Amino acid sequence: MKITSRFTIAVHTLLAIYVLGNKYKMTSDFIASSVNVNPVVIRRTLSSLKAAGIIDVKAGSGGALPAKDAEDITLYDIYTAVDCVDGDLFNFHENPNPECPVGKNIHAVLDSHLSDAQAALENELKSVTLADLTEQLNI
Amino acid sequence: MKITSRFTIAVHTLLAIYVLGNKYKMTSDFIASSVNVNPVVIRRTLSSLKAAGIIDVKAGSGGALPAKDAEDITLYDIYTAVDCVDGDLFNFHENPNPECPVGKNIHAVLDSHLSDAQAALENELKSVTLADLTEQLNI
DNA sequence: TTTAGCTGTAATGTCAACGGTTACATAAAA
DNA sequence: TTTTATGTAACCGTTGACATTACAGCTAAA
Repeated sequence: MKITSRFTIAVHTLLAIYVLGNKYKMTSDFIASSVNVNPVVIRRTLSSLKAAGIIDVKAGSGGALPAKDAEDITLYDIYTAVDCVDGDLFNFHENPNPECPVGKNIHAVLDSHLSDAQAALENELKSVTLADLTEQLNI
Repeated sequence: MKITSRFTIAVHTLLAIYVLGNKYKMTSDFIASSVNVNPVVIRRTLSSLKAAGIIDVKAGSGGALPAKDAEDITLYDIYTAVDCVDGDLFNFHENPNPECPVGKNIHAVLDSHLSDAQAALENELKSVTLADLTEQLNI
């Protein structure tokens, strides 16, 4: 069970746009050749990032452009933009038996801890910005 | 993308064994009726927990018994016992283009942050023991 | 205003994992 | 030896991921 590669593809895509966008026209074909996936996969990624207000995409003429400062984009923003996780990260078995003292209380006992764990993950993602990554790239 | 319900099923199973085990014989059928899943699902869970040294299971005569103190079992132990995540939590697109400055460095730039996020999640799970949960149950 | 180039998206296919279930061999205790 | 349970293999249906083809629609430039 892994978090979809849409996430790392989206990060890669944004890095390309923010770092190479002044030199090249960032078309889905161009980005696809860097990420090494089908251009349609990149178009879907661009579509999600655009919907999240992170980039602008020019239909027709082509090319993706930054819509926000790299300092203002966290990994968490990207993670939510591409829908890595739908709500709760942990799947819970449905309909535990309410006649059983354990089944009746399992949610009360466990939910908060699962939320805490998920929050810890997401907070870590919130602590890293795209600008942090572009700096490390040194291009 | 969610983490398999095997995890919450395993937690539920252990709570039942540790809290009700002195009153009832904890067979897969009994536990299955509390969790509300097929008994075979519970037997698979018991098998994983047994392999992890968390419980003992009596073949033939039947019934599962604690093999460790509840204080010494963390949610992380359970999480690893049932193989929620195989190695890395984040899936990474394969073969980014080494000819591209972004593709060449994407792993160097991103890997540590993804590891940090995963570690944050897992550390949170390590901070909760089964004993914490049984206390909250108040049975 | 036509056309070349690109985006947007629907449709289809493959594959793996999950979860459910049946079936049955095996083990242990009465 | 009969009863009761575990241990597993086998199979199925569903879901989501990812890849790919196809094509409609848009836009800028010729």
